[in-house]
Amino acid sequence: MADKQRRKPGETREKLMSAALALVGKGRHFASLGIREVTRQAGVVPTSFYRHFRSMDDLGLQLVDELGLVLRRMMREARANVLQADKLIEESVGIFVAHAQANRSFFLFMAQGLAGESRAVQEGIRSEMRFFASELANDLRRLRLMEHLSDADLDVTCDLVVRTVAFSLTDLLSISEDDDYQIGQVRKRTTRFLQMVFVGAANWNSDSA
Amino acid sequence: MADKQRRKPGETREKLMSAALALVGKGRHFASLGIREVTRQAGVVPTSFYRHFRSMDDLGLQLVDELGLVLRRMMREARANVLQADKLIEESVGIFVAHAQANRSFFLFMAQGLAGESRAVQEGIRSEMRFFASELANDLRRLRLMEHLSDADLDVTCDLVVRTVAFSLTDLLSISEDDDYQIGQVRKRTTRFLQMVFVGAANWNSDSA
DNA sequence: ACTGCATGTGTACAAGTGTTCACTAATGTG
DNA sequence: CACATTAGTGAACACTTGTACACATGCAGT
Repeated sequence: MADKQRRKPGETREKLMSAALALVGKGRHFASLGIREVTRQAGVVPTSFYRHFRSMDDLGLQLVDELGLVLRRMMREARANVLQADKLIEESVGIFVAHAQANRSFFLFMAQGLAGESRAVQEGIRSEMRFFASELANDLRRLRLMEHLSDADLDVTCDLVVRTVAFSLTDLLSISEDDDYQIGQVRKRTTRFLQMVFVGAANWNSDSA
Repeated sequence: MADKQRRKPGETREKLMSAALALVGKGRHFASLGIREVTRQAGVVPTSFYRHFRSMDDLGLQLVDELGLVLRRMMREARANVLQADKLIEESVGIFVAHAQANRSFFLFMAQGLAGESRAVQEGIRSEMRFFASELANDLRRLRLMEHLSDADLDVTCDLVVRTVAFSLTDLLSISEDDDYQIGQVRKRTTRFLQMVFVGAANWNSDSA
């Protein structure tokens, strides 16, 4: 034989995950993907699937883990580039939009998974969002922002921010990848949402709750 | 034969739509449903499907229309019961939660459709949400609330409110139908989200935008 | 009363599905 | 080097799937 099976271990595994993502990127819903379909897209024989995943749900779970990495990269970049609190919101939204465009399929998968059919995937994505929110809370504390808020209220605020951004994700993903005008609109609107939330947080009275 | 085909016209159609909803309610994702599966659940022969729908996407679209009716009912009830602006948010959230519980499958379908694979269904749901937001804006104007906001800013506010509520929907649907404690938690948290948004709107300066 | 038309049924078929099994090449550890 | 393990292959299975066709029935309008 030529060179079909001279591959590093784990390569097929990645090919399968990428294949699933690619199909999602092409507009398919993850829940409707089949094992054969994914292996076909990956250029691999159906049986190979079972060497790496127990089922489609299993593959989904492992995708969630990788999604976590993507999110962490995004956070790191945001922390590095947003130095002064001045244009904090605008810049963060910009970074978010850029990452969403660069990893379209990943975020598509995330948006689908939130209401998907695997409870485990759902919970995984939710958990990533919680982590994201708690990191955001840390950052705000570190930047000495919103110091008048109780921990609980800061938590609510960050949760609301993350949800708002996540929802904007679905806006972003439902428009064409290179419709710059519409992308700009989403960015602008999301920024306004967040500004309004932060005005709310700034004028919030944690004591009188 | 006995009485199998002595049905009023359109009855099978409804049976098929209910069947699809029922499957969604059982945890399945709409995108993964097949024609045969739905007809089986409806107790109808597969070929009957084509008498009423061209495809699954078509059925989805018609479900979106019905979803619109459900939302309108909910709005009507909210308008009837929320008389004074005092407990406005709390009561509205309560009504929303009650409706979401009463029409679980419908709202499940809505949550799924937002990131679903049919572009048409997606757009339909989005359009329902826009309508809902614009009605909310009307109501706020009528109640002489948020009068300092420009039309554009009021629009942003209402959009944000609707998104927040819609996201809470996914929280609500991911917990058990009769876990009253958790349902209460979601209700409380959603109320806080909305309060924070409204504090933001109240302190928003439309001129300095 | 006759005739279309909408609605429903049963059969049929080719294609696609998940999964099992037995087999082979490559890899890393003693 | 020998050998167990891992990652890959292809053929086969029992089903399920979407869709087409021909046929039966009830109802509406003439």
